[in-house]
Amino acid sequence: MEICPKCSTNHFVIRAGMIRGKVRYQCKSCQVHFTQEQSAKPIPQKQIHTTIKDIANIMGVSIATVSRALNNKPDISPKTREAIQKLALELDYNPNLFAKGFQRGETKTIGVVIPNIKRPFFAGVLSGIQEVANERGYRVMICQSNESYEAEISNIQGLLASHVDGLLISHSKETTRFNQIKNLFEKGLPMVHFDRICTEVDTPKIRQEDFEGAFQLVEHLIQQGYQRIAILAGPPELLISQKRKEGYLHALEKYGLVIQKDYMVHGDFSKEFALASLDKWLQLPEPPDAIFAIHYLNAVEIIQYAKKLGIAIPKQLGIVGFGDEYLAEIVDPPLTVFHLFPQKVGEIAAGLLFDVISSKDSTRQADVLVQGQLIIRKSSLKKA
Amino acid sequence: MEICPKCSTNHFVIRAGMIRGKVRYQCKSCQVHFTQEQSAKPIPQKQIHTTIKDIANIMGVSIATVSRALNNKPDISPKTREAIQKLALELDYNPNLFAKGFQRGETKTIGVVIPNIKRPFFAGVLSGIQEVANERGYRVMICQSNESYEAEISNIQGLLASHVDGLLISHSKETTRFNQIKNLFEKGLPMVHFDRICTEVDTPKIRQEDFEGAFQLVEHLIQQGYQRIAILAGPPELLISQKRKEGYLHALEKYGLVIQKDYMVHGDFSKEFALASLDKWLQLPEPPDAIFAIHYLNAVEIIQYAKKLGIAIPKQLGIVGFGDEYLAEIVDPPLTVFHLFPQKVGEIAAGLLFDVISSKDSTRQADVLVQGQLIIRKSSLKKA
DNA sequence: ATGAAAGCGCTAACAT
DNA sequence: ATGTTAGCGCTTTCAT
Repeated sequence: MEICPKCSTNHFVIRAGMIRGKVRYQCKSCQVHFTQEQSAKPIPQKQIHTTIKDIANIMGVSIATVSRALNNKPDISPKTREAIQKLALELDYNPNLFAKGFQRGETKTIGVVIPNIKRPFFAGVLSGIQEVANERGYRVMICQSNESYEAEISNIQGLLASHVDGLLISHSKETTRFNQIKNLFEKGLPMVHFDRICTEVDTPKIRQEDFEGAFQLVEHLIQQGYQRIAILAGPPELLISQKRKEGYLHALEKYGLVIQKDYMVHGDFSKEFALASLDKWLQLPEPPDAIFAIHYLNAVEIIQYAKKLGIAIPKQLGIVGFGDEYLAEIVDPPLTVFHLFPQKVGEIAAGLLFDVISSKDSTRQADVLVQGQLIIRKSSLKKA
Repeated sequence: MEICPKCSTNHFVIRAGMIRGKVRYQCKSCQVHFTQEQSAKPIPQKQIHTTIKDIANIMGVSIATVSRALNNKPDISPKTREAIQKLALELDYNPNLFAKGFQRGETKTIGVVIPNIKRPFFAGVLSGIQEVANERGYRVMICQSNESYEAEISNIQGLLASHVDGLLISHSKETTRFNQIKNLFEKGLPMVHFDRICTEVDTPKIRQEDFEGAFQLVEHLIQQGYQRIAILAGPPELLISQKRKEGYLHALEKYGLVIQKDYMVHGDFSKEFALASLDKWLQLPEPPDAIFAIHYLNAVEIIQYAKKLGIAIPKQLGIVGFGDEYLAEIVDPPLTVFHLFPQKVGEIAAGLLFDVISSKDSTRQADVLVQGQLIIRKSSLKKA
């Protein structure tokens, strides 16, 4: 409380309303009214963040009152509320969200772990996640594993230390052990898997039509009259790799084509491996007449390389891939693909995570299949 | 302190060491020794985060001691330190970084505002930022403005509410007013601009060789014998647009070519505008014989469209672009570009921001030019 | 060597 | 309608 200018003590001073933005005081002993000069409580200049305490000091009210005013609580007089809100605006006060969440033990932040931001698929997913998170008032913290198990572990650890309210994960291709994840899941950390999911934990999962898409691509090749269809798959541990291969096999079986071991290779998605595979295939007594690359980039690389070797696409060799990018349209001939919808994957994943977070039921299961779409382009049109 | 099982009071109870992981007590009055049964202090099961308080309770020491042990402070006995660290490991304790930074008013988090994650350039920048931030023990919060001024403002506001320790910004193309930024800068918020920089504030800036690259591209065209070179520029407000145009003009002047207004258009980087521009140019009495698109995507679009129109590239029409992506290699003919190094831009921007943050001198200036590289491909080789 | 207590910004239960 | 206070996890004096 302020000091009375007459008796020089604050013993009997009480607040007596506000006048022209200043707080008015009265000394009960001297009966003197006075206002606080602004020089005594200067608005701090070189300070990035205004706090409710600053506001409380300036206004001469308690921090609780300021808190109430700024949160539009009912039990506060409209005048005080407005005055406080006006001042807050002037000082461009914005609340410290972490302090706010501190009590409830939440940070309004979610963590995302992905292999690589630069891959268009993941960039699309991130975009979807961001959008939903923004709507819900959450912030997003992104980490890249760069396909390293170790980095993934330490990323998750870091996000945990940041006390994220939940985790969205797409595992690295190295990841085969899931103790950390399992542990966190059992402790009740909200968590959702997408794309590179983990079957060892009962988290909600967002998968894509890996099996279905592969089936449709290969079926399309068969219907175009291709007979000897090869598959360029990814690391065999990777679930999407398995699923896409299963779709491939299922199509061959359904149409009674021979399944030939020579036509199936597992690589690491690298360009070198893709080109080497094509070389190997061409040396077979009966080379394949079509190639299904489970990664669109490999498909594009193979198109370029085949052209260089003088192979006619699609007449001599049909090529299809998984995952659509602008690149697939541009390459010559344009690439037939099974189009995924990364943005959608991100939106759904984030939505599901927020469901888990708000339901407090981390054991909720879900298995969402995001539909893709077969886009037929010239690279596979043998008949045309 | 625990209650003595004999006299049922805790008045005379003192801690008397530890035995088999349990804390041993002694009642000074009854001379009774007893240990705390684990049922009384259960290790909390369904709890995501262990706190130092948990550890303190289990060990029967004060939280201050635990804090000291975990932070390797000197004034603590080695035995206690080790015992605490061992327990912390078992409970996989990890500190609440926000609580930690709370006092110092820092969050070990930086904010990034970019137009769009999905653009390969920005994805590359982010990757660079992440890498440097990780090294320094910082986390990164990313926001997309989607080229909207309003979204940018509210993104920055949100990052501020998260109390980020610094900001990395590349403005939206809409952004022409910078009061918010200026205000924050004056308050001392560490801040660095990159790519879409802002000249109204004296922040450190990372620019790329916009002028130089444009000059080199156009010079290359001229040396190849092209005479009537058009430019497809971006929004005129955008600084990079201006700089690249200046580079273009400078090259024309240096080689004594006529500067023709009809050959210079400003668009919005959209495909529609790019194609419409080509149409317009082709209807001129003297159409250009080369096009410099300041955005590589537009260059690619023009190549595709020109081919469709039966125009021979590079013989009839040379095309060059700015910014390199895999796409530029793949398109037919491959595109001559001035290659930027987005990852490098990100690394430098983040490094500079951390310099500002640690120096506490937010007024430090810097103007870094990240070098690019001219990559000559077939789309501009008239002579070949 | 260890404990007690204050404080960072904010909310909420409890007073008045 | 408004003030007082405790407490979220942690660090850091200041005692002991």
